[in-house]
Amino acid sequence: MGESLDRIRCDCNVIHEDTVNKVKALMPDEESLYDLAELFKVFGDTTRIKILWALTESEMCVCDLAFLLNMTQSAISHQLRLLKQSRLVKNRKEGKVVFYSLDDGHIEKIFKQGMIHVKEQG
Amino acid sequence: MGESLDRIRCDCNVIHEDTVNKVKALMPDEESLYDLAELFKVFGDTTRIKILWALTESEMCVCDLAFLLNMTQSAISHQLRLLKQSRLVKNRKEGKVVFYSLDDGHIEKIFKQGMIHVKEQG
DNA sequence: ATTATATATGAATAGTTGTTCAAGTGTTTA
DNA sequence: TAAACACTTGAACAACTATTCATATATAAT
Repeated sequence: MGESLDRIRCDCNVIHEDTVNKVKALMPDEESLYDLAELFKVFGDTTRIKILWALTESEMCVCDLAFLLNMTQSAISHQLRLLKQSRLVKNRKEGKVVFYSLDDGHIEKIFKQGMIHVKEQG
Repeated sequence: MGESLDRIRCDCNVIHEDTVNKVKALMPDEESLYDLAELFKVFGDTTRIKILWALTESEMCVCDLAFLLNMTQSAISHQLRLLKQSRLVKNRKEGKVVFYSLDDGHIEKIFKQGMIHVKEQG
């Protein structure tokens, strides 16, 4: 009694010791897995995925993206800042208009691969 | 004055009409993009990505995963439920032990592709 | 210079989410 | 039958996040 915390260790840990050790050895390092989760977190939002998908076709300015997604410029701009911080998009200025484009060739591949999964779910 | 809401339409929409229309035509449908974002949202958490990565190597029971990730069984169990709802993992029962394994062959491909991006960021 | 346009940004708010805690189910062992 | 074990689950709480609103900046047009 008094043990409110769920236990972490159990008999299985001993029984399956070899498996657990093998898996542990094959796991990428903590930092890589953290970074990978961060990358997918960026993709895990409808607005951002629409922006990124649009940019796979053509560079676009903020207000065109806003019009395309039917959202305010402010909302789009906030998300573009996040995407730029994640180094997924870059921008160039032309007068008062700012054009955004993809900053990474892998994005499209990751999306296509993910879409295969989505489509198979029926 | 009185217009507090950010405008959505602007001159660019007309100037870049062809581009916007082209991009709109090439975008996947709303539902697919939503599902894709949902998929990436599941990947966008360190705990879940560790679980999934571990399961790419071997099926494992709940307490072994808890031990491997140094987390409570409860926390792992909650996440496994979510992963099962997303049809990313399946399970089989052997006595009182429940073994989880991957339910999708694409997961590994998506992870590897994502990892390429992560590693390139330096 | 003044006004309009395109974009950026800080603060606030509402909604979402991951973990913990406590209590539950079902199976096995003593 | 009782206790131990592996796991599940609901509620609560804290942390995070996406959008909105208001305002600011920079460039262009008048």
